[in-house]
Amino acid sequence: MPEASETEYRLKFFDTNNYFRKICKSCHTPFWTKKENEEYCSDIPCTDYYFFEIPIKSGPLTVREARRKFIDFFARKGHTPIPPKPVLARWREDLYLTIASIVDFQPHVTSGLVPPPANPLVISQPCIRLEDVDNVGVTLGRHLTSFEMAAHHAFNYPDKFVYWKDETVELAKEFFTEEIGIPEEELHFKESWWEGGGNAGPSFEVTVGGLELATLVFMQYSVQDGTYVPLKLRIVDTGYGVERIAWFTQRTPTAFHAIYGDLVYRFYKAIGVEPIDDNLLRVAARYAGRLDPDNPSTLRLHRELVAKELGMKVEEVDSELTRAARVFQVLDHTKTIALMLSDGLVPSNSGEGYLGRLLIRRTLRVLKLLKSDVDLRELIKMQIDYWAEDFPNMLKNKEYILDVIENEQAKFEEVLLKAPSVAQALAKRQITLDTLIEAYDSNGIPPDILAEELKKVRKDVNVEVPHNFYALVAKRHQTSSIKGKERQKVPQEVSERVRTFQPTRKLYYEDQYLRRFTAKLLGVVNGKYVILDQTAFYPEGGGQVGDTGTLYIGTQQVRIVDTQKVGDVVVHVAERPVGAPPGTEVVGEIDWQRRYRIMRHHTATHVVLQAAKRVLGDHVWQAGAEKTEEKARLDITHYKTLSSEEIRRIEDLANSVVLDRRPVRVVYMGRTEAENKYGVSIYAGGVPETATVRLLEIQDWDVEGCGGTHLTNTSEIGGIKIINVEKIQDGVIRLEFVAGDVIAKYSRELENEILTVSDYLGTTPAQLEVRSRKLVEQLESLEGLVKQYRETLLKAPELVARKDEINGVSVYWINDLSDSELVKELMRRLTQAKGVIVVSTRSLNEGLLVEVATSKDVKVDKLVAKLRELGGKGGGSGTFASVNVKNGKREDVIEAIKSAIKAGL
RNA sequence: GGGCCGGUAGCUCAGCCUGGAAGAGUGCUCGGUUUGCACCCGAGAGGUCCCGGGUUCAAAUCCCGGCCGGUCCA
Repeated sequence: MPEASETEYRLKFFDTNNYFRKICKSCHTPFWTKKENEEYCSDIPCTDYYFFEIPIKSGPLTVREARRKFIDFFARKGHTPIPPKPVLARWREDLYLTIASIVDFQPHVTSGLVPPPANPLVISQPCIRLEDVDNVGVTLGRHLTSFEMAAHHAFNYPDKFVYWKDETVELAKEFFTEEIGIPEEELHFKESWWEGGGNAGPSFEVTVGGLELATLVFMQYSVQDGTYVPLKLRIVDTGYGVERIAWFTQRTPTAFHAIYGDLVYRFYKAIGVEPIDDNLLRVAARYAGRLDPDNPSTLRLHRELVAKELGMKVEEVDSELTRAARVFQVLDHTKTIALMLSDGLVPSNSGEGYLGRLLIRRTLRVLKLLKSDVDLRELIKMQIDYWAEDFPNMLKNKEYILDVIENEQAKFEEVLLKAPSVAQALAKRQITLDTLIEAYDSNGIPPDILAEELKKVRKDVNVEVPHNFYALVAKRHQTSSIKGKERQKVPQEVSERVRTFQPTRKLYYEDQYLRRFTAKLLGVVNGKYVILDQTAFYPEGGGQVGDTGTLYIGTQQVRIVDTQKVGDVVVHVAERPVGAPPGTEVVGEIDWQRRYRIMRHHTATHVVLQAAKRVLGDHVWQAGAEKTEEKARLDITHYKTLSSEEIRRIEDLANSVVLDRRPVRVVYMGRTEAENKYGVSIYAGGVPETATVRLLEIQDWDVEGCGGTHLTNTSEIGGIKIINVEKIQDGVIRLEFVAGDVIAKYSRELENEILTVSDYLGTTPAQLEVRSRKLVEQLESLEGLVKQYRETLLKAPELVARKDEINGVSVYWINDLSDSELVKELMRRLTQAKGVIVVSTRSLNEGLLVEVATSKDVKVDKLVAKLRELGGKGGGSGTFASVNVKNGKREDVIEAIKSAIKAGL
């Protein structure tokens, strides 16, 4: 950290308003206050919550009212209110969830590439943070998985200054004192330092009565390799806790009461638990700042303190607060689940979808611990109704949300059904922490449920689940980065040199149908990577493969086998090394028929994606795509496998768009304008790194950001045939389809396959079904016949087995019977009697396979030893053996066995 | 994106570690018992041990690769 010197925080505002800079006696953090003799910073854990006692002028505010008040205040102060973004950060390559309001403006607004939608602006952004999911409820409201961050942001450019620290602190003071009515002496501005997302800067935490109500960040550095480089763009990044303001003004026992109002009591009832005494909660909440969930001893001390104050038993306090924590967890999680699903999250076993499943399963687990049999859908329904006005998407997607919950509930039930058999299997070993982790890791069985099952299986075990169990599991998996990075298609040293060239003029955008062009050679890197000043060759990107074609460089004719992009430079990859000086004139020609098929597949992909959305629902999102000459591949998010009916409807709908002859246009638009107009769904295919976005609009059908080359009318697609549908992972369905003349190619292949098969079966395609049905029937009847013959032979073994009596032992000889099923069954039946040996010999490859079976009273070992003496390899155990004698003669084998039996077994 | 677990009769699974004749329960068919049903007793049908390769005299079992499913983490 650079010297976060006092000067960063010594504001004119503090001087003119008679604030004092004090050092907290407990945490030694400097802070600013009007009270000259204040000793503590007024933040937990340096103090307990005492905000209940601070007299304020404002009446109680609900979450909605607090949000409204905030936005109205800052609007009056010259800020433009802007709507929040979804809680799923689809516009970010490095994040799954929106964790703060500033996330809305990263990376392109904060980097200066794109102007903000307004400046200064005010917003209330719903955020989701899962890192403290373990602590929710336990701390009685300090930790939540979702919350609203109300914020005002100002973006200061070198040539356009808006406002900075003094104004920001002044606004905070004014909001808190005049709007909420907090006495100014109660405000504490704690000096702090903020870092995140590659940026950093000094900040103030505004705390009142133990509660941190806001953080005021002054983003002014970019962190590069550990050093702090001043930013050209200085950003005011504030965050006010809407739920905290509501709690503060309502003075309810816990934050949950303030956020959810009567929903708290309706949840008690729906879950089926006794309500927890509000006075107990109030006292417990006052001391909640002392709770450190990572340290179980603080939990015990907290319980003791509460028990003492209320004159209750510690055990009673503990069990009441544990129950309360669980109900609060359910309240918190169900809201977050509804938020995520309302923005179209599809639960899955990997990627962002897993975060949704994680939360749903945790909630189901907690409900189990509460011994509740409530249907999770009932609770979610209550949340949707409660928040309908604040988050309209919840109501809009209610049907989808509830359907998904039902699905997830069923899946989790299935997992739990496995618990007894998993416990059975694990109980054979010694039971350690590893046993619990393994069961959770591989089978998803929660440790408490497994422990219960283990107790049923083995009375002697008593398994303790450590309090940090889930943290221990997480530790085992510490690996790799978040969202996957794309592989480099051009060697590192090549791309470094390519970067030094000027950007290539992209003729393929100026005329998407351009096949032939002239250009100037700018250079050749590493022999094979050709750089031109302009080109019609489309470089791989957005799931569209790069073009191939021919370059005529001077007298040379060069095959281009691939086209890639490095930064803004197009790289033509030649088949063989190219030698020509820069400046040479070049004529290029792309492989047009290949490119046209790719364009058909690409435009068709947009048509099919939208068709899938209309048939399946708004949650359908592109999870990946590839368009080649041969076919198009589109992965979509969806929570069920597709029925053949749904596939047919998607295909029909897509084809009707083809027949509609809808115009397809490319429009360039400012990023912010595009997002406002069409929402973040324009980023289905990926997030561009430019200020303007290129949009592909299919008239009255679909608008999506896209960098690919497209047709100008849907009729050019020719037709669409879905050729394959599969689930590639939970929550992701892959559609493969072909368009235009490729359909002919595809059906020709099918035709050929059918012809090959009918040829093979000696019939015609028309007769194929009848013929194959008949063949299967014949096969079945033949199998029956074989069975009958076997049965006959088994009843008359003397027909295939010659019987001898040696030394009082019955010996049966079976020679060259190739039906091994029959041999085994014969052996099984003949050895039911006492004193029996059955020997089967038949040639196999170069040798003689000798199988020996005996009745239970006869051991096979000595016979095996004897056969080994003859050079046989093999062995057996108990009453069966097989030995392979290479180049063995049957007579020798028979003699050997006879003599062994005579010698006694 | 990465780790772990699994794939054997219609279904649920054992067998795999330590290679040697493919098993149990349930469901199904038939018979017995019973006024009838359930229960009970007896018999029978039911298998590409996921696929491919390797090691071995011998692979459900060991090794390698693939496919499919589940699960956890980021």
